Amino acid sequence: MANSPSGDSVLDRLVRVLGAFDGTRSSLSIATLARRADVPLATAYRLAADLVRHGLLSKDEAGMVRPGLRLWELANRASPAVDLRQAAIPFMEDVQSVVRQHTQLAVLRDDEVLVIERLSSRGSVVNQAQIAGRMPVHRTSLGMVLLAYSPNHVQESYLTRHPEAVASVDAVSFDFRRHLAQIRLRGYAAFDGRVDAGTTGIAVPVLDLHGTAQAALGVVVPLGFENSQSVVPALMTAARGIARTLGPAPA
Amino acid sequence: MANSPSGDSVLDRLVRVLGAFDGTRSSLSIATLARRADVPLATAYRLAADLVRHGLLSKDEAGMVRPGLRLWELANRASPAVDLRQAAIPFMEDVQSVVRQHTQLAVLRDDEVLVIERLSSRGSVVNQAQIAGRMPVHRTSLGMVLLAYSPNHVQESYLTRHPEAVASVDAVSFDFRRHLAQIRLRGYAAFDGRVDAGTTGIAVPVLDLHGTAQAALGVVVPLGFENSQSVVPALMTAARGIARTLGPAPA
DNA sequence: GTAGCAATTTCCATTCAATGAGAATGGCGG
DNA sequence: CCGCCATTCTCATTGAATGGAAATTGCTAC
Repeated sequence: MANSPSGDSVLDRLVRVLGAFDGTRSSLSIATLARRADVPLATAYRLAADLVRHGLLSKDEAGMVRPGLRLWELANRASPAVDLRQAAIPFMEDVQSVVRQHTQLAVLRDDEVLVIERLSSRGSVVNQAQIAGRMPVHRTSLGMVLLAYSPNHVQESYLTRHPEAVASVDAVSFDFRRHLAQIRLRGYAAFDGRVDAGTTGIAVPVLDLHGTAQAALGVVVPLGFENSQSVVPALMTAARGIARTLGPAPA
Repeated sequence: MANSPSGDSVLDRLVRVLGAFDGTRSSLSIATLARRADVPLATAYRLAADLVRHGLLSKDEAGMVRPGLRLWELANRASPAVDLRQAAIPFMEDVQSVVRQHTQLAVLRDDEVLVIERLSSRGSVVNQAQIAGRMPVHRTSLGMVLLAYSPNHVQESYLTRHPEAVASVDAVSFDFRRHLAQIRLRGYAAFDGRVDAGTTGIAVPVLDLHGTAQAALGVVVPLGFENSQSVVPALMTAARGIARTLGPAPA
């Protein structure tokens, strides 16, 4: 069986199918899904039916389909993200109580920033990040700290894969690598409105024993938010707390 | 191919494998996994390797395996739970600011209570619930409101499948169905220490247009917490707010 | 040191479940 | 009435997944 002239296995497809939900469109028709995941139509229907049977996908009255509750449950029961989240939340709340703006926790994944957790205050500035959402590395303070505190080979391979990053540095730091060095020197990264205009992102690394960033903790504040004096220390304290909590888990 | 003398497909196994992570043991050896998921050993190793390749599972240095980050990402990008969570969080924060104890949001799933979101205050009473965790229906206030505001056939089928529930009612409400009726009459459920000793759970339903519970919102307070006067109204206001936000989504 | 046990990996002949092109059916809008 | 698209069904084909067993590695205890 598994006549796979197409060359991909059930799992390949499963991942592509689930990956077709990109956060913008939360539910799709199966035909659309087939197109986006590049799965033969008939196969998509069969696969979708199976997935629904298992609860990994759910189908509403209109036949639209979306990731199912069971999938969410399985993924949230245990996973690196859950551990991180649990360790970080109390400290994020501390930051939150000082800064009163979006507080975010993220990791590096596939050359992108993956947001793990996010606390939003009512009345915070607008910011498009969302949990499980991704953001570009070299346009966010979270991404830059993560990169700055990554092993050298990670930095280099990122640069070779993303030459456009080098062009992104501002006038002051004329060299991207020097920019990263500056971040390491200061211990934090601050960026103005590269993703959302009118906002500044400030982020610090959550370091492991090797001095490598396991995650990044950051806030998004309105431009010209002058309390930076209190923000950075608050972030650093929280980051250390998170690192300590994760503690006995080496990289 | 797909020689399935065992009678289950890749998906059956996938679900069983992921389901083997029950929250207690967050990582398992593959051999253990094979036993728990009832998958032939050789097959388990092959499947696990494939899953790791796709990021649905991650493997640490010691060979222990656990749900992967990619799985978490896919599941959290879009799913009923995410929508609910997003709609509910602001209102849960309101409750939180009044009650200052664990605030939880849950839905009914497979005759159990599935916790979707949970805000914990520092210093809250101990409570074993956790996000994506499950709890018994008839021993929790969340479960009881969910059941009380479920369509009749759901209640009945629950009772036939769980005769032990009937025996669980306290001396006052000698009849389980009457107990449910009382909850509907009052509009909320309150339970003393049936799960965690020394605590009381109070929960209200988040109703849709049909008057069916889409979710339940509840708090866990120390026994003898006398502010019930403020707790129930706060919960009810929040629940209405959540229902309104979910609004245009019929059942 | 080595016996004993469990976890892990590799091998391989077997086989049938999954495949996907296409035809058939169902709805909706113009 | 007629396209157009989504969905469901049919069916002959086949190679990918299967799992029993054996080989290998890694521990712990004696």
